[in-house]
Amino acid sequence: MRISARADYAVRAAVELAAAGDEASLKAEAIAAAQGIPHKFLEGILGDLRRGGLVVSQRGGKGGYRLARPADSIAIADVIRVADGPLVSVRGVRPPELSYCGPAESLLPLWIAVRANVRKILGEVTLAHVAAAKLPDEVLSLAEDPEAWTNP
Amino acid sequence: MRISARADYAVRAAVELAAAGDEASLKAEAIAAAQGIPHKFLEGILGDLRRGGLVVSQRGGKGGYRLARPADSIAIADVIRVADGPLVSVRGVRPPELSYCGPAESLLPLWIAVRANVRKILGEVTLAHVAAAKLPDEVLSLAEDPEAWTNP
DNA sequence: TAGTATTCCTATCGAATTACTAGGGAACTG
DNA sequence: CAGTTCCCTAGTAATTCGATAGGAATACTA
Repeated sequence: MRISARADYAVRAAVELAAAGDEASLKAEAIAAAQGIPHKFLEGILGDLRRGGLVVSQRGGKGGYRLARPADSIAIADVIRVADGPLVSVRGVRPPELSYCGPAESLLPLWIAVRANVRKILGEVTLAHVAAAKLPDEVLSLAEDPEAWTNP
Repeated sequence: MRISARADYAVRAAVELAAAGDEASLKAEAIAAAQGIPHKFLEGILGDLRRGGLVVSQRGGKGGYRLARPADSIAIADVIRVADGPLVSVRGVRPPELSYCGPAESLLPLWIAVRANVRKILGEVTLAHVAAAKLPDEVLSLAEDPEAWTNP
């Protein structure tokens, strides 16, 4: 269960924009330097965010990128979907489109349950939450369990 | 957030073995046909499960694969880890090994919370649960919500 | 108003990983 | 020994990650 580089970079760039304020604009190169992201790769990702309507861009000497909506109205899940496709997929297809046969039939509701649990977190947490380092209590209590940090 | 073909195939093969009974053995070709998995690809996956100690194999005319432990002692998470590496990874590395800087710092506890929520499901559900089509109540109640089946 | 610097935007290329295929060698059964 | 089955190595197509080069649009300056 893997979160791609695209998704991680997209979220970090969006958080950086959120931290700069809803009306400030940042240059791609500045975001890349602040977060250690390959800057030409980041430009492609920012293009996806623009086509997805999450950011607006401006060319020229005083150009850059800024959020298209307030940071507390953009969920992490929104950013991932625009930059990287479906939030959770099995073999590249969304869980409801899967078909299992024989004794594996119960895998379908299992993946649905996993997706629901992921959505519950990534659909609730917004860019504003992360940028202000104030995650919702429900999420914090999950992350505070020491067992959640052990490796396997 | 993507579940690879390896992981999906590995779980389906293990479930098929669980459904056959703890002491019965199945041939790779039979599992491949039952689940529609490319059989040479499946052989590589079964090799990983064997090296990981989850199944035992036998060559020759009456050979095949069978589970190395009772089906109710093998969690779905165990199968995925052996066949496909860490249960959840960001850019190929496990969440505790990530390092974020600046306003993105709260992403680390966020991924930890996501992983904890995924573990809670895949670490609790066993091959026996899936093979018998009797998922734990906690999981079923997540999957029964009609909203969990809608697409974005 | 012309020129220049800055920035976004597109297209292409190589390395690495994923998904899958092919063929032959090793071990077990009857 | 002969037939079956697992087991190992190598090789191919597609995707992802990341780098590079140049073109198009905008803003500042003289």
